[in-house]
Amino acid sequence: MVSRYTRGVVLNTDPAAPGARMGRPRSERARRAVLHAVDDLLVDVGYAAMTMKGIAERAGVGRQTVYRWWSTKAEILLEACLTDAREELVVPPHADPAGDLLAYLTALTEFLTTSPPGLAYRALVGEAQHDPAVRELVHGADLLTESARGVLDRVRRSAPDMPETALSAAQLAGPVVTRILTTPAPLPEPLLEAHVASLLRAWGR
Amino acid sequence: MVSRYTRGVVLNTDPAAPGARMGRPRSERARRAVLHAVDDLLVDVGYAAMTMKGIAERAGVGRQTVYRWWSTKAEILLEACLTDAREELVVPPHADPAGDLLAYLTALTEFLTTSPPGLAYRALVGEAQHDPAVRELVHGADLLTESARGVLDRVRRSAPDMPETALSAAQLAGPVVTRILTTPAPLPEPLLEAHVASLLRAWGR
DNA sequence: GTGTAGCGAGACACCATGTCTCGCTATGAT
DNA sequence: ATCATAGCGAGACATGGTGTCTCGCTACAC
Repeated sequence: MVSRYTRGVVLNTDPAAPGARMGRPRSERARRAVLHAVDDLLVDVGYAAMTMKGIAERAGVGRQTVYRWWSTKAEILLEACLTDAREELVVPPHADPAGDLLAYLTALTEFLTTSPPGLAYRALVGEAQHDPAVRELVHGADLLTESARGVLDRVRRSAPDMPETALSAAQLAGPVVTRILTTPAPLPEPLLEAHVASLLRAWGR
Repeated sequence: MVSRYTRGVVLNTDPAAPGARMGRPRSERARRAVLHAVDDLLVDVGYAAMTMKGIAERAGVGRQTVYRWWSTKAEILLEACLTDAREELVVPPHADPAGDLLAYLTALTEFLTTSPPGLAYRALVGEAQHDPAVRELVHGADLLTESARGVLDRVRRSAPDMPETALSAAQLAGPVVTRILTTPAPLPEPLLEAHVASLLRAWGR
């Protein structure tokens, strides 16, 4: 797939001004309008009812302009939400490892069940299961592992047997995520606490 | 939503012959044809390219006939795959708990990455994230917890601190599932073994 | 035998997609 | 200051899927 931001300037044959994507200064207004419209629509009508046509109209922008910079609803959504999503999953350090882990799991649950960027991420993960293009986008972000890494790096000091991050991040977040994706209710707080206790025991106190 | 198999017989006012869904003996041929067509299409073209129109044509059936018995692509797919899916996730008892758990996780990985019913289940879980009707179907099946329960009940005997099934099933399968849904590669066998070791340690040997 | 209900076929209106063609306008080069 | 250019808003267009509908047809129930 052609990378976003490069599609409208394919005809640029001028090798001068290296790195300065020429031909785009005027697009900035439209770009922001589109991203803002997606943010709004996500809250107003949800991902399912969000439409390329609807985005263009809400942004007061031509449909072609949308397609010029993004190929897919998913692509716009990811760009509109990823930064917010990452921020919501940063938890301040706690004194004890248990508190640290629990805070992360609570934030993760909140994120995936109520926050607009979190619901958007769920929708993207969903689409990724049957759309290869979206799958690449979602895999590229790897939101879960990256967000867990911060907490895990702190906890690792007091958990000598913690496995490599690839596994420990999955062990930490996987149960919570899977429950939210496949069952009616997320793991309730008491079970989150029990899960944290399990992990710390498995990881050597 | 109206339950499947009841839509065409709403006008049946005859209270006799209790439990004998009258008006449906002739549908059996069409029903089987549709389910078989979905099985085929799932392998041939995949879930994304599967279409109500295509299903009807492949089954040699009128489109109205499909809509009479199912409301949704997801509904047909679930009916066509759920039995097979459940069977694929049954693992024969092993001598040691570690072997039991590892066999389940291996079967689960295989199921979700290569088996047609497994890929169908992933697609359904995906749709469930932005379609409430599909969500209800997927939640109703609760394939993961149910399939894990069998193994967990065996392992529980030698794992005194194992939490209730709601949590332990999530702890067992969650990391594997989440990795498959959100990253390019599933957890490789060595990490599955490490995960099993973690679980047994957390659950009290 | 006669009525009825599911059946295959396909017409239909609706809607989203992605491409295209219009003028318009702001920009950067001259 | 002028002019070519390229992104722009608007919307027409073909395509394809959806879900409803209307046809006769056929097999079963009474």
